[in-house]
Amino acid sequence: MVRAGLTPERLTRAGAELADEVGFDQVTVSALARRFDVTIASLYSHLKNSQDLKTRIALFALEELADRVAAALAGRAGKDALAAFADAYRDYAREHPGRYAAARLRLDPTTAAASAGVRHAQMTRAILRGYDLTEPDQTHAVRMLGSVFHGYVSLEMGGGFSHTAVDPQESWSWIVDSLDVLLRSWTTP
Amino acid sequence: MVRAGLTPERLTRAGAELADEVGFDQVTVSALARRFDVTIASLYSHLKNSQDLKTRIALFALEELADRVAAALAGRAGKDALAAFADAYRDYAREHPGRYAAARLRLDPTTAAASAGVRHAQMTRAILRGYDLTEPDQTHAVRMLGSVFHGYVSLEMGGGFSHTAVDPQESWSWIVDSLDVLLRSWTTP
DNA sequence: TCGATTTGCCTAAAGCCATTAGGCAAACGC
DNA sequence: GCGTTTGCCTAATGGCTTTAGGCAAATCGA
Repeated sequence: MVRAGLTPERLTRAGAELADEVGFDQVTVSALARRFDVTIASLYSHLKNSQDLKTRIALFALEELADRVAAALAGRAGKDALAAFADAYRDYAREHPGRYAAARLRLDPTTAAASAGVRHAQMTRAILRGYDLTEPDQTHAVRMLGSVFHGYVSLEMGGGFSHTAVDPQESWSWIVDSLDVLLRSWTTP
Repeated sequence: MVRAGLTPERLTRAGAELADEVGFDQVTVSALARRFDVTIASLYSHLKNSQDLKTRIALFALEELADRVAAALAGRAGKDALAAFADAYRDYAREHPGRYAAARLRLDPTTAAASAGVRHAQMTRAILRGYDLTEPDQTHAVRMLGSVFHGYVSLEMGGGFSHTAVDPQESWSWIVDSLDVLLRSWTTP
């Protein structure tokens, strides 16, 4: 019998694709085995268990999203950077809903500290350099930006905005504009 | 054998408690049966299936949260109402993390339209009466408030704010203040 | 190039969860 | 008190996870 050529990396990538197709919480060792046309047990040579698979997908998604955001931020500052960050974030979630959900998986502190989540935090703070806030306002602002972006994307993906005719893209632009105004108001007291 | 006295209502309530203890996605027909000391199959006389149980818990949580928010809003307006709404929301999530997660379950449109989710939307709009915005700004603002509140609570519950020493309560107040300023700035152009 | 070792994938089996079918006994209605 | 309804049970199927143990393919050393 020909070998399938499984590796943790290929499994993770395929798991990410599967997540986008069927939802992150439908990602299962069984479904992944089916996709590679091997038996379930075969995957256990490459993955510790189901949780391990999910964690790998989460780390992969965090990395990919951080790369995108970094690319979007390159050469931008101020409101430009804010909008680029916001769009990179939202676009990723819409293109890859399963991976986005994966990126929100709760990681244990050690894993989280070694993940691309750290880069996300750094980049958020980098945006705020355009508004020179001092601590603890900067931390408050980081939390607010994270809340708005995650919250919006999460509600939008969950269908929470389908009840009104207003174009979600317009709301998104309105919100980004508002955040810019707000941060600038905090800059100049 | 003595009957356990199961009803959909008791099962729903117990399911909500279970959710708070072990997490909403750990709520299972089996676990609930164990809690009532009956066999698993017994529950199927009262619940269509596992999804039905989860939906009932979600509707229950939405109702309970809407009641709390309504009580918090009574007799308040403007920034006062905004802060009361925000706190009611966050406090509920912290007291009842499982129920809060349940309230975020995606419901099919018909169910959603008949749920307390409608009241949530109305109450959010009611708060904005204190800032007289016109459409489509009002819708944008509704979406923004929903995003910030849900996003913050979601990140806080997920441990996303544990890496910094800044008190989450302070960030929360800062954010609510900021939202008030922002909404007022949109009121007077 | 061939034998030994490593490695990859398989079969088998146990446990937990969801769901359905069919049965007996408790509660209720007259 | 008797019949009907209703509640909970036993039994069985199928899916997902995980572990143990085995055979064959790939790789490496002589």
